[in-house]
Amino acid sequence: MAPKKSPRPSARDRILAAASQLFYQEGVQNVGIDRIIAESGVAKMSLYNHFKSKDALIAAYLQQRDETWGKQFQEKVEGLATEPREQLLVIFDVLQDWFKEPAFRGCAFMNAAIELADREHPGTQVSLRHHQLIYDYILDRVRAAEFPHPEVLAQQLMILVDGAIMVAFMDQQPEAAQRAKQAASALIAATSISAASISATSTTATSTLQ
Amino acid sequence: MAPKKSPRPSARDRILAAASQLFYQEGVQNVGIDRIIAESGVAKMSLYNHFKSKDALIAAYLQQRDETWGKQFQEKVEGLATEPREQLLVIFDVLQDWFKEPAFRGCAFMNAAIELADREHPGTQVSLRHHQLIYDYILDRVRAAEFPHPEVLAQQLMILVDGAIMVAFMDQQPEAAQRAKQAASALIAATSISAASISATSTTATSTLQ
DNA sequence: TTGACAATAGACAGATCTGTCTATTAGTTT
DNA sequence: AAACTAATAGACAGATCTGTCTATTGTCAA
Repeated sequence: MAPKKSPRPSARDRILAAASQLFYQEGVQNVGIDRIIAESGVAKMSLYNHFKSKDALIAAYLQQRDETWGKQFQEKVEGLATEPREQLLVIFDVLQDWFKEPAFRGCAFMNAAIELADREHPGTQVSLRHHQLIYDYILDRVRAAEFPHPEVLAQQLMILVDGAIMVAFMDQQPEAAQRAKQAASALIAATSISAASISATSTTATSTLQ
Repeated sequence: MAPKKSPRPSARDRILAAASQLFYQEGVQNVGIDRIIAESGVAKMSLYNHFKSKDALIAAYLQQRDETWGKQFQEKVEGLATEPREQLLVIFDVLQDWFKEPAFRGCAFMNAAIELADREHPGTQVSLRHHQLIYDYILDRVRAAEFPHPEVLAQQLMILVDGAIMVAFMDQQPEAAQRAKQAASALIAATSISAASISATSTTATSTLQ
């Protein structure tokens, strides 16, 4: 389907490439169709022949990013560690590499969900699904590592991932990844040692304080 | 300065109230000036007499929210706990109450920073400063509780706060606050027991895996 | 009462944005 | 060569948005 020898990518691919660049860098609401056709060197009608509206293009951009970004992320993690327990930790090393990129501007999916401000928007739907997929990926590894209460630990790690992204973005602090990794390490250690007692303690503290 | 007995707030206050509502609920870029003047029942010229541009209004909205929201948050935390160590934990209880509000739509400051996509925008500047203030608040308490490596723990707690907000928003899951609280509890416990060894362990793991 | 000032309604200009239409050109297949 | 398809440039309509201008009304103090 994709052209193999053509020196120039298809119109559709060029549109998606330009949209991906601009939408991520400046936000889906801050980039107009005209910018995208100028950047991709494509006629406006070509864009509207491939995507029926800007909203559809936004959804396609996120869909494509979900696939390529998710696959790359997974490959990097699995290239750094084989054991599920280690994989959960190297996630944060992969994150840090990402945070260090000059073009890093937070999570494209969170950004889109916030910008679109409409849970029914197709772009938001893709973003929410992506968020779930990341959670599933973490949960799979927590289960494989046979930690007790896998959902609890997976949710905590998910919070660390999202939090690291936001801190790295807001404070321009790639080291947030290492802070999150240390925290993840401590959580995993605490869970391994005595999940029941830790959980009980914090639950008690919770109800007491609330 | 603010009218005390007048049944109707001043034009400026009504503008800020309407802007606050709409900007937070739908995003600063998705709400036009016309919506705000309609909602506040104010003439367009009144708005531009009080704020020299929409960007200035956005900055004022965030500035005002920084003050009122920050103060309320602080009061709630301090109403629930007096000891710094406890205060660090009840932060997450206060967060959960917030997450449960039907109008909850994430952090107004992160949202604005993402939407504006320009670190030089006055609204972004207010947002970044707000983020720093929250960090300082946490750091103060970590220091007061005399934990070792206060910056490390404070950054980790900050990551948990931001992460809880994003997970609560994306997955519409107010319970993220309790997951984060449990994690905070475990981190604090780990730090108290043996900060040096934990830190050394995770650092070793890090360099090994990287 | 009069004068100063603030607020009002609404028209308006100018910019920008999405999406459509048209007429033309290039490339591929039969 | 002919026919079909895909892409092009760019004008255009229609909507929306920010910010300005004007002419009028209300309010309060001197």
